[in-house]
Amino acid sequence: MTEDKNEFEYDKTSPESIYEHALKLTGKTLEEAVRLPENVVNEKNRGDLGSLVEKYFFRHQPPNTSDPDFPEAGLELKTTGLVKDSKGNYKAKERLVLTMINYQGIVKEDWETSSLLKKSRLMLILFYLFNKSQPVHRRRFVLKPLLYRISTSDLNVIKNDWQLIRKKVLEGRAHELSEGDTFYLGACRKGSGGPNESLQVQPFSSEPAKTRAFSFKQGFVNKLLTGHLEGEVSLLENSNLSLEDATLNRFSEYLDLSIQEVSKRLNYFKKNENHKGFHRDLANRILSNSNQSFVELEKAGIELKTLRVNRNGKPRESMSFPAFKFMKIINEDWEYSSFFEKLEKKFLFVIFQEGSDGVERLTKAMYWNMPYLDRMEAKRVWEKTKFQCRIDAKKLPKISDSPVAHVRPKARDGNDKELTPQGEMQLKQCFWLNASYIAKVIGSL
DNA sequence: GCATGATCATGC
DNA sequence: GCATGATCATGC
Repeated sequence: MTEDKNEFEYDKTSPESIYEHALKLTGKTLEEAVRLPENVVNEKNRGDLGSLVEKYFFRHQPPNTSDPDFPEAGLELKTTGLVKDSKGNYKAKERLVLTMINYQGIVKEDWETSSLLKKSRLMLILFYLFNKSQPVHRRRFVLKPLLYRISTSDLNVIKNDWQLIRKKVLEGRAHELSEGDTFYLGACRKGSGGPNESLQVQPFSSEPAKTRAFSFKQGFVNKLLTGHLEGEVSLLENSNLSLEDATLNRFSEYLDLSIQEVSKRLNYFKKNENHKGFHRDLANRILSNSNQSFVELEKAGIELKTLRVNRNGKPRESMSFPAFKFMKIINEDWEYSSFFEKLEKKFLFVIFQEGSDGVERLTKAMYWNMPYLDRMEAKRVWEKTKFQCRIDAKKLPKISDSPVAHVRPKARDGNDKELTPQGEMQLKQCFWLNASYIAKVIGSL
């Protein structure tokens, strides 16, 4: 913990110099890298590591404006938490919040001069290992910092996302914003929820809107991380196509081909008669020519779903989601539930339909995200489920109880059970989107 | 034909 | 071993 004067000298106008300085944090905690005042050391600081790093490691006071933290270098400093997955690999703990969305301001901006672009064009991202029980100054910067300039292809996606968010505000629909609206750039909730929820006025509607911030979605941060760790290869790197066009284009070559023809073209065949993931495997292979999902889809947190549709236009099955735990859901809030998280995502539906000749063909690939009112209906079903779990977990919402969603078993076998609040073991259950609802969504009826 | 209950196949 | 996406089986 030496405090050599020279050690803290760097050029605030030069991104490279700031980066070089940040390198000295690698492998250390803030507490190990600089001498912190007693009051900071003793605090159980759970809050803002970024501010502490700026103040004590960079000895820098960021401007209190919409400019980036280092205005002359045009560089924004970010710290973000990592956790380890089951295999011990690092992944982003959460989305990376960039800057608040100013509903009054954004409608007057255009992309090129937007405060978001000004702030996030060039970023220095410091990754630390998250540990709930440690105060932030004892969390370790386990990787080298990432000096990140948004690539052209990513920039196109982000620009489209930004414009979509702006458009909603222009339409007086800021209260309907959802993270699922967009691919890389999310409009995430910010500030308190619940009864003291923080709300904002919006310019083109009297409806109060939730306070939101621009953020890089978790999936996108993960891909930055992966790229940082091993060097990324992107299919969009030299393309101006939007993400949607790029993925849909891949499907266009296969549209109206029979399953057998698709299978033959991909040189990938059904493993056996009961190969349940076959359609999904085909879709993944169309996207990537391997069984890895298309890198941009992961970045955007897109939910790939394959649908098989009867000759009369009805999906053969309702759409299942991960199982929930009876004991957990009774204490959860809708906006923190996994069903909510899923429904906020953008979906890519890959649709196989049986023709009047009895042949199943790949007929359509489409993006979708769930409309606001339908999400409210899903919320109702979820709340009902939570309520029922508390009093009688045997009586959960059926398909006839809602046009949108229902609850049904989802288990490995008859022994795959979970404890209910009534003290009984009951077959695991999950939420489903009704087949009839999906039919409407994909316009097959 | 559909609701409901139950389970399968795969990949990690 | 288990979560996940997907499908099967039955009965009305």
